[in-house]
Amino acid sequence: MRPVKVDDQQLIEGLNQVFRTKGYEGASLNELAEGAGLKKASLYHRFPEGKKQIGLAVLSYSSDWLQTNLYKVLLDETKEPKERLELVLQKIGELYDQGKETCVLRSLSMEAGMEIFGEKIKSEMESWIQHFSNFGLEFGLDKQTSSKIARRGLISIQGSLVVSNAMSDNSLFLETLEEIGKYYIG
Amino acid sequence: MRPVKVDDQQLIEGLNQVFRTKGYEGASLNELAEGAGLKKASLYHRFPEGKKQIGLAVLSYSSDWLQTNLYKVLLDETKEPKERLELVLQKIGELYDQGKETCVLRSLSMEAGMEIFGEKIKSEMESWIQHFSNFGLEFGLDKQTSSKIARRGLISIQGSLVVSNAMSDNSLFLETLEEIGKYYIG
DNA sequence: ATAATTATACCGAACGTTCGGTAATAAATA
DNA sequence: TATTTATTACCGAACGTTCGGTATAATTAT
Repeated sequence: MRPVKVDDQQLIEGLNQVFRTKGYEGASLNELAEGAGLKKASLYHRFPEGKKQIGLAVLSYSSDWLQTNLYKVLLDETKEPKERLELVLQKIGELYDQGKETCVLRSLSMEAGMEIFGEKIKSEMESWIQHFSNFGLEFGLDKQTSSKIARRGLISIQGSLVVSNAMSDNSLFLETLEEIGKYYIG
Repeated sequence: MRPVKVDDQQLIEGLNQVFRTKGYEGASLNELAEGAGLKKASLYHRFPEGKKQIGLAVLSYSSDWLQTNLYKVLLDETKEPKERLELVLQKIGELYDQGKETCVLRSLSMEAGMEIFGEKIKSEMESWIQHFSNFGLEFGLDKQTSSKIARRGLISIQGSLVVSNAMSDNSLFLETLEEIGKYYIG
């Protein structure tokens, strides 16, 4: 059997990069192929059902990434809550390249993407809020406060990405990350 | 001279509605025409330079709206700061239909729109921050604090719109508006 | 009549998608 | 070991459709 030119992870990460900078409709198959390091027709070999399937695969990969790099760490009882929080904040910084990149959930929630991926994106955000909300309890926060801080955290990250990106100033994102740390610690 | 079928304001508002739900590339000229209540060729009569000009007109209209409904109110010294803030928060609620609508600045800052409108969008956000920053001084805030709160306000509004929209739950936006009020008053 | 506005029909280019065929490897055969 | 066979990955070219954009004719109001 012939070996693949680009392995699955490289493939998805390349596609993810195109989707999050161009959006769903903004990303053409040619651009996606170029980002993936394959030709357009080859993309259809890897994703026989086409563009929607590619979008779903990227979302699924994103979901796994969050699970592994954020939620699992938040739940890791072998570490102190404070350490877990710092690790997670660092990972969030990496996820968005310190604010220079956008969130693929947001990119795919525009245009036709909302109809196709709307439910998945919604449940991803619910999951984010739920995990951070549970985590807040470990800092002694009451349920209601923890839930509010979790929602506010997601909102401020998404917002700071919008504004940082639009203003080409990632200091806004970095400030926001710091403030989220203070919600729990300070 | 023959009267127009749709006046300029209706025209722009219809176009604005299409752009902010579909994004720049996601909005086809046929959809824009339908949203405007005209046929495609008639749109080209009103905007001879095409889609970019339509986008720029929508942005320009947005800019005027912010000037009239937010910034001018913030500067209205015939009213107490607190009253101005409440009026402005109410107008922001209307602008985004209580969180059920997205921000056209954000919609147009994706995809190819970033290259075309990037500078305009950036200066719009700078203007927003600057006006709120100046306004904060009237609440006795020092320059640095006022600037930070202004940035945080824009971020949390944009973020809450992203999350409210994605989760079909505008209570997140409404909560955010209330919290912004508390930044200054409480 | 004439000027302005709208509508119809149309265009080249780009879109997502499909297909015929080639390249590259592992397994099977000699 | 050398050669064939099977299987999968890849790609150039073309598909029908839709895109942004443009003529040109029809309609409307002075």
